Amino acid sequence: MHSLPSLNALRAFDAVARTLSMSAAAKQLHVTHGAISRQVKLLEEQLDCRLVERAGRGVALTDAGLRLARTTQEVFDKLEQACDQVKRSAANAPFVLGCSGSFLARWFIPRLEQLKQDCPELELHLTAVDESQAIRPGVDAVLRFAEPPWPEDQRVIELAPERIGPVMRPDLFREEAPAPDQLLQHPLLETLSRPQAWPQWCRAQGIDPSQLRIKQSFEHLNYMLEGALVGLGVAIAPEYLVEEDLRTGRLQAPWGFVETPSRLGLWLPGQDISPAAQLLADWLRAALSR
Amino acid sequence: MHSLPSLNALRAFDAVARTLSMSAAAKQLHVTHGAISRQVKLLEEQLDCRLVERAGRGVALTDAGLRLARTTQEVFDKLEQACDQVKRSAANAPFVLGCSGSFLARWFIPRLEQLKQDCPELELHLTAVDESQAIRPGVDAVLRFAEPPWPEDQRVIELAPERIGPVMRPDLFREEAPAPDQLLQHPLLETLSRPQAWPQWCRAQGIDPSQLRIKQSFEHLNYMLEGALVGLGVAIAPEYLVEEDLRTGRLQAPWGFVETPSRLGLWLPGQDISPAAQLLADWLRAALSR
DNA sequence: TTTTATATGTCAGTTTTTCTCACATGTATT
DNA sequence: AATACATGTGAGAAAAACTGACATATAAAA
Repeated sequence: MHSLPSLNALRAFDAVARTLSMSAAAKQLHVTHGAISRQVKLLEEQLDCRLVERAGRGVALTDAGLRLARTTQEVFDKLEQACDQVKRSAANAPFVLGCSGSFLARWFIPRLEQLKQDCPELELHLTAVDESQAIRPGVDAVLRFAEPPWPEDQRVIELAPERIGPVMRPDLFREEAPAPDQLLQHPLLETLSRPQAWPQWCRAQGIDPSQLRIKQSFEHLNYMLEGALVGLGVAIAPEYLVEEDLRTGRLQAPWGFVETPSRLGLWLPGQDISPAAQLLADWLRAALSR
Repeated sequence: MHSLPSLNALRAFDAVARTLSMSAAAKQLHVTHGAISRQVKLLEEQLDCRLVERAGRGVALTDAGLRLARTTQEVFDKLEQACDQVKRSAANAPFVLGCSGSFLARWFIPRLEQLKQDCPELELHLTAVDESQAIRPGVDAVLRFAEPPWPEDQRVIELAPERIGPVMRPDLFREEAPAPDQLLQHPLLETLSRPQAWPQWCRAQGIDPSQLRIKQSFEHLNYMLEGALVGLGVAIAPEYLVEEDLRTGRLQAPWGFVETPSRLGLWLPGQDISPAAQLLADWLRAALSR
């Protein structure tokens, strides 16, 4: 037989669990701390079990509270996501796509005009999101590189394999086809978010990764590429992000690119593919393979 | 900024989505149909979007409703599960373990005495559940055979690999080590739930699966084994389920058993492993490897 | 077609829940 | 000890949800 405790009480508890503070939870839910205190107590009575207890000036979760909180947080996040989605799609709101700042700047922005031409009916908003960040409410989809398997509770539309390779200023190597191990004599640049990039590439080329000497690590891919552009050394980057620089001759990639297990994918919050998401995915696939 | 619609309205909508009927939903939630109708309407206003529409005598979900319902159902199921868990563990309720009827009858029941001796403090209730069925509220864990990968939102404690092999009455083959292909001349028994069992075993033995001729299919493993016991033919069964019959000499397994990709696992509803679950898992692992 | 049974939609009034505000109490910092 | 900050609790007010009655819509039976 069905029997859930008061949902509002669960919501109050959830906010308390997130903030570990009744007053902070109260502020979040736009009520007074008294209301929260009462709701939590109510929930404890309904579950016949203490969930939070005072700990100094704030509160702490009990064992049972901790277990329950794991579920409530996941659950309320999903609910919020889903409601937001419904509300925004009903209001014919623009489709909000999140992607990393570097991808945004180096791949997407240069192709926005083309997108507008190809899909004039698609109202797209772009926003930079943290590389590994989950989909937030307010964002309809996220474009990111990652390795399968994909999480089961999200839909991931695979768009293209990731290909990485060393890139540098054209004046660094003058020859047509320099030997790969000439790299070792040059300063190498990497990003902190992908420490595996250089070793991965080396293994694909048959070079011992332990010979690598990294000269400098950058916080973001963008900074690393700027470094390569001013001649700091040799960067390792995904092909898509340097296409423009290669085309215009500002960078060269003498050894080409090798495929990695990573895939560029369009991550959707739920299982459903909205028409806008499908349209965008189709266009992205086409644009990426050009 | 956070903003969820009324949770009670969501709950009402969820019940409507499940039953596709306002009155049925009303009955489930112990309120009148008017209350449900109002709540759904309220939700539609808050999301600014129609979710259900009249369809003849009942109601049907709109596109948006369908999408939302997927989330609400998952979410409320999880919530109920979690609350149930907390409530029962607080009440020091017995640990309820579900497993298939055949495993229950042929493996677990014969070892209950042993379990009671080994873990006297573990209050265990057993209940037969459908092979592929999800964990219901009221059940703390389920014991089942399945192939990895495991779902991300559940904890699965792997206990042992599945090993299957042909079993039959001892009077069917008198020799010590009959050749495997002698099987083909005997009537073969299978279960509908594991049509892959015979082909799997054959491939492991180097026999062409297409030569197999299945004589009879049974609804449940138990029935098939009963069939083998009365001499209907050769059954293919997991080792654990026939251990007792082999020990007592009622069945023989001349070719032994081969490992399959399946694993016997203890499936828990959430991420957490309760003390009782850990105790049970440890005992199971030990008992299975005896 | 008319009738009947079954559903949903809506309203006014009532019940229940939840909230606020005020004050009490508990805990760390000064 | 005094102060600042946080939680606990009460009575009354505000908000939300529910009921019961009636209106309306649909499908099947007469």
